Amino acid sequence: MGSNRRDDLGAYVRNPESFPKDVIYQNEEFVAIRDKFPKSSLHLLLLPRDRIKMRKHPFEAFKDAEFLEKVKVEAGKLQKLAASELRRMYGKDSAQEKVRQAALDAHPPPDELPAGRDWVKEIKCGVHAVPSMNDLHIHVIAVDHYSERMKHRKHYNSFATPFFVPLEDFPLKSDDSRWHPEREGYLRRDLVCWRCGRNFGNSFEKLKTHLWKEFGEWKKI
Amino acid sequence: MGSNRRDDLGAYVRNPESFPKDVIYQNEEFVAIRDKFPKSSLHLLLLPRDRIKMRKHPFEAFKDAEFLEKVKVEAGKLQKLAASELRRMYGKDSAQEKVRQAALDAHPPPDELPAGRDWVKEIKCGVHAVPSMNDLHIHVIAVDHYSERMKHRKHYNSFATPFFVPLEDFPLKSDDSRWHPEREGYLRRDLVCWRCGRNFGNSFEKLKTHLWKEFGEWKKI
DNA sequence: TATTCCGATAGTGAC
DNA sequence: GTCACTATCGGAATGAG
Ligand SMILES: Nc1ncnc2c1ncn2[C@@H]1O[C@H](COP(=O)(O)O)[C@@H](O)[C@H]1O
Ligand SMILES: Nc1ncnc2c1ncn2[C@@H]1O[C@H](COP(=O)(O)O)[C@@H](O)[C@H]1O
Ligand SMILES: [Zn+2]
Ligand SMILES: [Zn+2]
Repeated sequence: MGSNRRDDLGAYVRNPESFPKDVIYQNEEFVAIRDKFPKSSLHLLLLPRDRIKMRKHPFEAFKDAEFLEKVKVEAGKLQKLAASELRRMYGKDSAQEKVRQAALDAHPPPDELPAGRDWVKEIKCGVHAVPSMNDLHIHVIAVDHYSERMKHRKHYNSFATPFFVPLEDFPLKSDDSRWHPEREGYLRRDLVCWRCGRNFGNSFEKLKTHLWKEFGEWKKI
Repeated sequence: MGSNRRDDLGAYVRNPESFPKDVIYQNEEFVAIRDKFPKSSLHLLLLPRDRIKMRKHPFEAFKDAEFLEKVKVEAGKLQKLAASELRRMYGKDSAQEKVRQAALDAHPPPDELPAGRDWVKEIKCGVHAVPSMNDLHIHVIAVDHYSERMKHRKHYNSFATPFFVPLEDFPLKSDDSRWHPEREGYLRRDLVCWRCGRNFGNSFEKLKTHLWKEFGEWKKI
């Protein structure tokens, strides 16, 4: 009966104060944490605390429209928080941020302040069509996939194919092919760069090297 | 432009006396040797010595009916010789041979002596649809595929699929699919036990373990 | 052809 | 499609004078 790692996320929900380094915030309905094995340079998880819902498959849990709406709202908040963190991390490298900073530093500053980079766009929120961890969790993750912990094809394709289902796509229509992800073989697909579309076939290490280069350019936008 | 290993069989033909351990016999037209990397417990090669023919692809060389006939005759001789060797190797394990031996030892011996095992049936003669070694050679090989040198799928499938073309199938008809072996993907096929037909998919090591068991039973027939 | 190197793939066990 | 460990599988390069 197995207590194995697949149930480890439950501990954050039951006992968030035991993980001060990992828990970003908590409230009555959610706990937000840092993913322990991040698949991008920033990777957070939103964990609903409802005892019933948290043991359901996300597709099942999100059939409850009211619950789905609460999750979307909370994920939106966490996404903004994550965007702020991206700004702190990469703002100094970003061309768009430099333009804004230059305007701020100008004497006198211009009437219209450039907006700076929209980091929210660089973060995706969603679930895996077949989660491996048993407790309901929503990924809030930067698009870069620049991480040493991203170690194989399934790691990558679980975020880079329709296997990753964005929160905004819920509720799924009844004919959506993502209801039957195994048939679709999403995780077996060729490895394709999320940024330039280059196809790396089965060559994970080559993709990873390439993603390192893409990361260097992406943070500088 | 190369002198590489693919030409190594030529040395046996040009200079058979240099390989006394490997050469089984020689005459004006052929040299018979032991395969240096045997893919069965007994694996011989018949090498035609004709300077022109020996540099041709077997399908091309065998278009010459007279030559083909000579090869068939010589291969038949070598096959019988190999059968004798199999009898020496496994006769003591063979049930059919034991019956014959018991009859021989009886007092008085019966009028009809049991034939003993037909070892010729356990030896196949033929060529690979796409040989890797450049000098013409005909495999004379026991069916067992019990050998440490059989190390990967292509080794096995080159003898266990239509990639192996028995001598008796020549001349090939013009519509024979073996004229175009690449298209057929013979070497990529699932691994299937020659004896019981069990399918091992891509699991070469599991097949090999199984072949060890089959060998133990096969020699006892 | 064989050998070697490296990387991709597949199965397992985890309390 | 948890991670971590192992064994196996698979392609690519090599080679010679
Ligand atoms: N103990 C853990 N603490 C935090 N995150 C984890 C832990 N174990 C696994 N994860 C993450 O949980 C996520 C599960 O993803 P999935 O079940 O495929 O939707 C992965 O991103 C893992 O990196
Ligand atoms: N130097 C060698 N001496 C004897 N046999 C060899 C040598 N090199 C390779 N072989 C065998 O030659 C055969 C070539 O098979 P193929 O070219 O695929 O028909 C294989 O069975 C090898 O084991
Ligand atoms: Zn790219
Ligand atoms: Zn079998």
